[in-house]
Amino acid sequence: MLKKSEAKIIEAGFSVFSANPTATLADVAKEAGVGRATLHRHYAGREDLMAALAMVAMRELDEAIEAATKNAPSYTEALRLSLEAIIPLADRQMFLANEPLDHVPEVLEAYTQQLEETAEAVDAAKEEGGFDASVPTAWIVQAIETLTYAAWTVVRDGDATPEEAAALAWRTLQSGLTGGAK
Amino acid sequence: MLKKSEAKIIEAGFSVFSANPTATLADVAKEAGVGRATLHRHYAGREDLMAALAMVAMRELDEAIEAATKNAPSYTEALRLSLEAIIPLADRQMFLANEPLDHVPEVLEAYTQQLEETAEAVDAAKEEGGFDASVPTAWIVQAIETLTYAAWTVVRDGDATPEEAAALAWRTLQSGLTGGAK
DNA sequence: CAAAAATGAGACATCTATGTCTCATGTTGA
DNA sequence: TCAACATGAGACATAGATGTCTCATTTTTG
Repeated sequence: MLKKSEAKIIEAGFSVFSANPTATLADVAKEAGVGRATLHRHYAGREDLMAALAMVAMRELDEAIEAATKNAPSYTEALRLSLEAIIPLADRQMFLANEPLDHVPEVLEAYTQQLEETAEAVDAAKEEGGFDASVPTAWIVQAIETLTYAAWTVVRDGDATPEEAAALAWRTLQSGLTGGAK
Repeated sequence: MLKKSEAKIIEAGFSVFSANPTATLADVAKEAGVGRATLHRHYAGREDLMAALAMVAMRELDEAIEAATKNAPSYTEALRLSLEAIIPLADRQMFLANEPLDHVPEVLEAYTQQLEETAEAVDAAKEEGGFDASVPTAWIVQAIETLTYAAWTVVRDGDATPEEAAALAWRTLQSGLTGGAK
C-alpha cells in the first residue's frame, strides 16, 4: 500500500503526463498538491517516477484483465474481454509507451512478462480455432496492441464510445472490415 | 530544392531522431558533419527543424503513395498498394508521431489533408464494396494507421519482411485473423 | 581572379529542469 | 501530551540544451 503522499503523486503523474509527456516534476508536484522536495523524497528523479508509474500501470492492467477473464468460457473470448477491459485504461497509460524504460530491469521484466502472457493467450486461442494458426503470433500480439491504441484514439476523439471501439477493434481482428460487393 | 547543408541536416535529423527522439541539436549537427551554428542559420530551433522534417516526411509519403497507386485498378487496391509502399518509409518517420507539432499551422494543415485524403480513399473503397459501409470511416482510417505502425514494428524486430508485414496488415484489415475450428 | 556568400569553431550568455539542503511547521502515534 | 516523523517553502548549486555572436577560412559565383 502506498502512503498518502505517494498515492497523490502517482495519481498526479498519470494525470499530468497523460496531458503532456514532457511536463516538469514541478508540474506533477503542483498537481499533487505537494512540495517539490516531497516528490524527490519519494522518487529520486524523473526516471524513478516514470518507472513507478509504469509498474502501477501494468499492475492495473493485470488486475483488469484478471477480473474481466475470470469466468471466460474460452481463450478466444478471454482475449476479447481483455481488449474490452483495457481500452478504458488506455488514456491513463499511453504516455508510457513513448518512455525509454527498457533499462530499468524491474519494468523491462514486467513488460516482457505481459507480452509473453499475451502471446500464450494467443497461442491458446489458435488451438481453439479463434485465430489462424498460420498467422505469426508476433503479428497477432502486435495487432492487438496497436488496435487497442486505435480504439483509445477514436474514443478520445469522440468518434466512438468505448464499447463501440472495443467491438470495432475485435471485429477487425477477427473478421476484418470487408463489406459485400455493392 | 534544398541547399547542400540543409539536405545534410535534414537527413541527419531523420537518422538521429529515429534512433533517439530526445537527441540534441548538437548531435544532429555532428551527424550532418556541420557546425552547430550552421544548423541554427538554417533552422531557428528544434521546433523549426522538427517541422521541416515533418514536411519532408509527408511529401515523401505523398510521393510514394502517388507512385504506388498510379495505375491501381480500384480504390481498394490503391489502399493496399499504399499500405505496402508506406511501410518501408515508416522507420524514418515514426519519431514524428510523438512530436507536438499541431501548433505549426503549415504542418497541421498538411497532416489534416493527408488524413482527409485517406478518408476519401476509404469512402471510395466502401463504394466498391472493399469495406463494409456500416463501419465508421474514422475507424478504418485509424486502423490503417496503427496497423501500418504494427507492420513497421514487426519488421524492425526481425519478425517479418516488409512484404510479409504488409500482407499481414492488409489481411487483418480485410478479412481478419480468424482460423477454422481445429 | 575578385567579390559575395556560406561555413566551422568556439566563446558567451541564458534559461530551465533537476537535485540538494535547511528550517519552521504540521501531523501522527505511543 | 510529547516525541518521532513527514511536509512545505524556499534558497542554492548544477548541468545541459539552446540561441547568439564573432572571426578566420572555405566555397561559390560572376
